[in-house]
Amino acid sequence: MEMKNIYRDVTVKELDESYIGRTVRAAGWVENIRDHGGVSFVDLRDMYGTLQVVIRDGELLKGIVKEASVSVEGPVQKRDEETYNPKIPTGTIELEAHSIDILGKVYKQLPFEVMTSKETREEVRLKYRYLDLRNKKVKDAIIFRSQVIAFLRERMAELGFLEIQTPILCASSPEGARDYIVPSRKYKGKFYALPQAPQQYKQLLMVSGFDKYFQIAPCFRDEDARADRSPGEFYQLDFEMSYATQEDVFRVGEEVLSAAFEKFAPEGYAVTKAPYPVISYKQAMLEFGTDKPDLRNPLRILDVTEFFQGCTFRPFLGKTVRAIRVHGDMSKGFHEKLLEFAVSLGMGGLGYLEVTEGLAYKGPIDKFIPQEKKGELLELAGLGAGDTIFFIADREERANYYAGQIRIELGKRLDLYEKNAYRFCYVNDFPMFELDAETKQIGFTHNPFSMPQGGLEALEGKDPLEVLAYQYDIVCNGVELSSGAVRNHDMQIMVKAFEIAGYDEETLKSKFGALYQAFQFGAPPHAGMAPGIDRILMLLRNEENIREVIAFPMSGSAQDLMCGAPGDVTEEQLREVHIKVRA
RNA sequence: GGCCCGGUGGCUCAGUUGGUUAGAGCGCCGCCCUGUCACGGCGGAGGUCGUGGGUUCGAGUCCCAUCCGGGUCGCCA
Repeated sequence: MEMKNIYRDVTVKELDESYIGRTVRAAGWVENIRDHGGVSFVDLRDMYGTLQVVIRDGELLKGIVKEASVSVEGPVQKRDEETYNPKIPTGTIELEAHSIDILGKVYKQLPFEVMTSKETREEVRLKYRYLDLRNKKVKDAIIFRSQVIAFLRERMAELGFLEIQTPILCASSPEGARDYIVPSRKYKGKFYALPQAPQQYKQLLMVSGFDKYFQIAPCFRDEDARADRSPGEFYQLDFEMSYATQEDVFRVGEEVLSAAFEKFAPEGYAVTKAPYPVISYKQAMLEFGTDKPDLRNPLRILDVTEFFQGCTFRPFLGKTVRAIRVHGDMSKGFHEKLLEFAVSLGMGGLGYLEVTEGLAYKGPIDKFIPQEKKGELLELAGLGAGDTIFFIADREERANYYAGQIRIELGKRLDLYEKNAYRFCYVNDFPMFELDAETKQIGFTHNPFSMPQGGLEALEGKDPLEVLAYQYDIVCNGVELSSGAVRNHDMQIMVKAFEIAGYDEETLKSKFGALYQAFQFGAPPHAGMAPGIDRILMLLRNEENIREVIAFPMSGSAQDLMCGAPGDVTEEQLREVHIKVRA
C-alpha cells in the first residue's frame, strides 16, 4: 500500500536505482553527519534502512543534529562508482537535498549514541529504551519477535485452534508463584490477581466444548528475575485440547515448534525433526543428571553403583556412583582444572581411569578394582583403548547433580557439543508427588491439575511417591521451553490427589471453586502445554539476556526505569480502593 | 532474603601503596575542510568520583551503612 503525505512519499525500503532522476521526499532520523565544508553527508535512517543525503548548500545543514527527526526532499542520484557504500542496500544511490524540514528537534544531548547503544550500561538503555530501540540491531529483535508470533498464530489457526482471550483481572490462586494483586474499589478488602497463566480458564474452555484453544498469553508472576527469566510478566503460547492424549499434545507441540525453528533459525542450523525423542524423568536424571537435557552434548552418564559395591574403594561404598566415558587425550593440566571445577561445585574429588592400549587401567582407582572384575567394567561402560572414564559418587540426588555438571563441563572443555543445532526432546513421566525436604510433607511436584498415571487406583494403591503424572516438558538445548500435562478432569481423582497432598475437599472447593464446580458437569478429558515465547526467541537469536527480546523490559528488580513503575499513587486513589499504606 | 561483581564528565573506561590541579577515547560546542560513509584537522566546555557517615594531616582509593544495576542461590504449582 502506497502512502504519500506531507512528510514523505517514499521509504528507504522502496528506494533503489529505479528512482534515479526522480524527486522524492523521505523522512526519518539523522543517524550521522559528515560535514566536509563544501559538501556534507547526512545518513537518513527510517524504519527500513539508511539512505545517504548529500547537502551542497550549507544553509540546509542549520539545525540538523544527530537523531533529529527530519523530512528531506530532492532528486535521487546515482553515486560515482568509487563512492559506492557496499554496507547498505541503497549504497549506489543518494538523495541530494533541496529542502530539509526539521519535524522533531533534539533539545538535549543524547544519553548515548544510537548506533552503538548496545555497548551502553543497561540501566541507561532501559531508561531511554525508545532511543535504544532506534538502533537497528536492537530493533531487529523486536521485529523478529513480531514475525515469530505472527507465524505461531498462523500455524495454530491452521491446526484448528481458536485464539480466545481470557481475563487479566482474575481470582488469586493459592498454589504456585506469588501473585500480583489488584485492589478492588467496589469491594472493600477484596483483590483481583493477575493470572500466573490462563490455566483454569483454558480448562474451563475445554469444559465449554471449545475443543482446541490457544492464546499468546501474558503471564504475571511476582518472582525474582534471572538472565533467562523476566520478572513480573512474560508470554506463553498457551494451548489446550479436548479428548486428547499426551501423544496428541506432543504432535502439536513438535509440529509448531519445529516449523517455527526451521523458519526462523539462523542460516545453517539443524532442527530436530518431529517426532521428538521422549525421555522419562527418571532416565533424564540418570543419563543427564538433570530434567533439562542438552542433547547437543553427546556424553551420557552411566550407573556403576552396583559394580563398585563389589570393589574395595571405600569412598564409593554405599554411595550412588555415576560414570562418564570420554575419548581423547587429556593432559595433566586438563585433569587438574577439571578437579578444580569439581571441587568448586562442592565435590570431594573426581576419580578417573585411563584405558591403555592393552585394555588395562591407569589411574589411582585401579588398584581397588579386583582383577576378576576389571573386564566387567570395560563391558559395562563400553570402554576401549584411549578412553577415560570419570567417576562421581555421592548420595543419589547429589551424584545426579554433580554428574550432570561434570557432563556439561566435559562436553564444553572437549568441544563435543554439536554446533549450530536446536535439539529438542520431551521429558515426561514426572513424579506426581514429592516430599518437601523441610516439612517432610507430601506435596505436588509440578501442579495439582495433572492426571496421575493409573488414575484413582494408583492413588489408592501405590506409595504416593511412586505415582507418576502425565506431566511433560519440552526441552531445547538444555532450556526448558514448555511444560504441560494431561489434566485431571475427574472430580473423584482430583479429590483423592488433593487429599494425598494434604488438602481436604473443602479446601479444594474454595481454592479451585470454578474447576471443582465445572468438573461436576461432564468434563472432557483434556491436555495441553504452554511453550514460553521469550525463551523461544532467546534461543532463536542466540541471546543470553531475555531483555533483548522484549520491547520494554523491566529491570531485574521488576522496575520500569523509563516510566517509573512501580510508582506512587495519590491519597485519593488509595482511599478509593480502601488501602492505607503503613509508614 | 543470602552471596558475588559493578557505580568516576553525556557514553565507555583508566586511576599504582591513601599524597600536586582526577585522566583518556567517543560524544557535545566552535572553527577549518567539495566525496565521506563510525570522514579528517585544530581549539573548547563539561566531574561535589551513587548517597550518608567514619578513619586520617590528607580519601576516587581504607572502614561502616545505604541506594541503584547485573549475575546467582532461595523462589519460579
